[in-house]
Amino acid sequence: METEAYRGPEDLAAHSSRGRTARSAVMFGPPGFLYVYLIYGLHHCLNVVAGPGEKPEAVLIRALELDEGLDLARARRGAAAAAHRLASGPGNVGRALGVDRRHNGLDLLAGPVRIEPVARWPRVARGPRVGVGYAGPWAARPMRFWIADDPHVSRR
DNA sequence: TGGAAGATCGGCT
DNA sequence: GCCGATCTTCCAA
Repeated sequence: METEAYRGPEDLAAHSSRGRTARSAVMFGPPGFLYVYLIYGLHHCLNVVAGPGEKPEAVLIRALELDEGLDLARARRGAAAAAHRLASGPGNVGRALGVDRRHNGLDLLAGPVRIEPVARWPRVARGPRVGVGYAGPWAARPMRFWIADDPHVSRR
């Protein structure tokens, strides 16, 4: 429901902009793999490695609509979350899916996670990414995408 | 080897 | 709106 694009290595907001490190190594590989990192010592953020060939690009998943069997409501103890079955914010996405750094480098073509094209695209809105004020000219670029008119994306 | 900052979240004022 | 939690990562020295 909400994503952000990170277009390394030139994108100063991307972890891959400082070259290949132990953390960002998976982004320098082929697309279709998970890139998971720990932020603020607390939250696991989930990315899909994208980009052609060696280009270290990734898509951060910032919000999900949850399917049956994922009880985010219990985790958050919030009535709103229960009603919408929503994981809003990258940290909550990681928590809702039970993803942590052990899943870094997971092959999305091998399962159990699968990404499929949608039958019909909803209207998509775009704007600046969240929390990347340090990235100079890249901070203002409209590289955050969310389903338009849906009130459940992470705001700010 | 040390230290500062971080692609955040939720609770409290 | 502000603040604390919590610890990895990366760069400088």
